[in-house]
Amino acid sequence: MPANKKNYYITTPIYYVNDVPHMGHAYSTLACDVLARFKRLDGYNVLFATGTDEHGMKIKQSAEKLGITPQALTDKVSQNFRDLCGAMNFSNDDFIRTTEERHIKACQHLWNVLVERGEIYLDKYAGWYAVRDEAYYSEDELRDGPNGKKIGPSGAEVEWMEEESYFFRLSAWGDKLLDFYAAHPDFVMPETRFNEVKSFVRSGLKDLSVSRTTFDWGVPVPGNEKHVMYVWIDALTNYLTVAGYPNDISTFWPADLHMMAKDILRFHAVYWPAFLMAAGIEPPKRVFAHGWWTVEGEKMSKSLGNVISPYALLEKFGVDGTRFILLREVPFGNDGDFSHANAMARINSDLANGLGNLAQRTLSFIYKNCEATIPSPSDLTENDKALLKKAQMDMLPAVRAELDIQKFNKALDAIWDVVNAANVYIDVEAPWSLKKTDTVRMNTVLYVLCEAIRCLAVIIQPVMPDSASQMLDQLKIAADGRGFDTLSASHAIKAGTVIDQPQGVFPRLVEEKAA
RNA sequence: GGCGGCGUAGCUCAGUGGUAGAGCAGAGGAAUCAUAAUCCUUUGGUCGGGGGUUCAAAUCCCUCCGCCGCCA
Repeated sequence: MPANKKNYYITTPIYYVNDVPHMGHAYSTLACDVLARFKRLDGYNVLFATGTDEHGMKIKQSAEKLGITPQALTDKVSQNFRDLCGAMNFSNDDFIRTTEERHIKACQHLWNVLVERGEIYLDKYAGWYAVRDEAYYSEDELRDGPNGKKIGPSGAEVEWMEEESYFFRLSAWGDKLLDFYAAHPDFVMPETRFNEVKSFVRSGLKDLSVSRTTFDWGVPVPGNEKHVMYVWIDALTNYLTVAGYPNDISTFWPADLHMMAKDILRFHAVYWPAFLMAAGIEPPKRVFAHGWWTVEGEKMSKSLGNVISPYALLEKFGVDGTRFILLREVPFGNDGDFSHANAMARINSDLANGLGNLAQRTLSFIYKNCEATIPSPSDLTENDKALLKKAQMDMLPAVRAELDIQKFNKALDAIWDVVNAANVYIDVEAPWSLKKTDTVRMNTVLYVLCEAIRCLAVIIQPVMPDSASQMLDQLKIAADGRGFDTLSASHAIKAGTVIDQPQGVFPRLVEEKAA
């Protein structure tokens, strides 16, 4: 790796393998993929990791029910998540599984460091436990049952349980966390989530149980094999494992961005930086908690039967269409509602009618009227220069600024400003009229349009890699000349380039007839 | 119960003291290169209700209603 290259490390959560991949998994990873692709094109050395969380009681029980080993189960289910990466065209550089040897080593090393520093101690975990729910409840959640026994909120009987457990001294880290938050005002985004995190920490932290003796499908605690690590240390440490821990991690650590849905924010924004600071490791630069999707105005749930599989979206909208609609409209961080009608409208309006038609009307005109050759420009008018400036100079900084704060919808707004400007330009300049009156001017207009389309195709690569590639192929742009460094006049498209008969890149979607 | 957020055009949202905005949808027109796509113009809002501060409030304060989040 060249020493002068900037590094960028971005992660998805590791997904629990007791589930099939759904739209939410695809969404988290997609957001990371777009950022990873953007940074690569923008000259960064990128490490983009995703993976699966494969330990725990539930996996063990599921495997028993199926009569297979936990390892066999996780091998199978983990593959579903790797398949999704292929189907969604994700460009992850690594796929971490918590059952891998490298991860077990990393966890045990981190554990030992925490023990040496006095941050982990052995004690008893005691509380009211409901066997049926596999959960502990606090005193004030309990009701008195009919036979004198206590009953948890779910109605399950609880009993007093004491279990030996290792604890992490989280209670000692509250003030240091608050200091860290104050010093890093962008550590958690969106801001409203950061407020929740701070408020949670301010309310006081209790030490955290970090081991279990009730099951053995996990990372063994070094020196006390009765215990396996409980979820937090095991799962979160994957981010260090991928960076090379316990070997030198300085290339990619601290991570630039941990991406996740809002339900697991606390673990990433409170426990994780506490573990890291306790171990003498710098916390990540940012954790981002995105929202959830509803469907046609309703929460996704198995009982409603409205859970959307990513594969259903891919079938209807294609890979790039799916990637586009998930990021185009909803402010990232907010919950979003997915509606079929809205998705159709967006794809047809922005992709088919907007960008797709712009490319098609331009290239088709050149193919028919200019002997399929991108014509040479003559003197540029103010109007020409204005469009070129937008596409070559202004667009990238605007998009970069938005993506640096994970505003995907705003970044796409900035790109579509240029799409719209190009459609205004073609109508104002009207090359089809110039064909009869001034072919020199017509050639200039067509050239300027080709260059604008080139810039647009280059910059949509992170969001719609295949479609962008098709457009760039049609413009005969070499595969190694598509980085963001080419967004400048010095890399402008070459006049004289002979093109093939153009094909529409974004076909218009037609509503299927009601079945 | 405590803390926080939201409520603006039919829909999705921007707008934090100075003449209410954008995109989509609707209406009218232009153009005919293109995937019946594009471009221009335009209809549409007592800015959740009420009260207050101010020369001036979507914006600041109080209160009520509704929705949501975090915590207990």
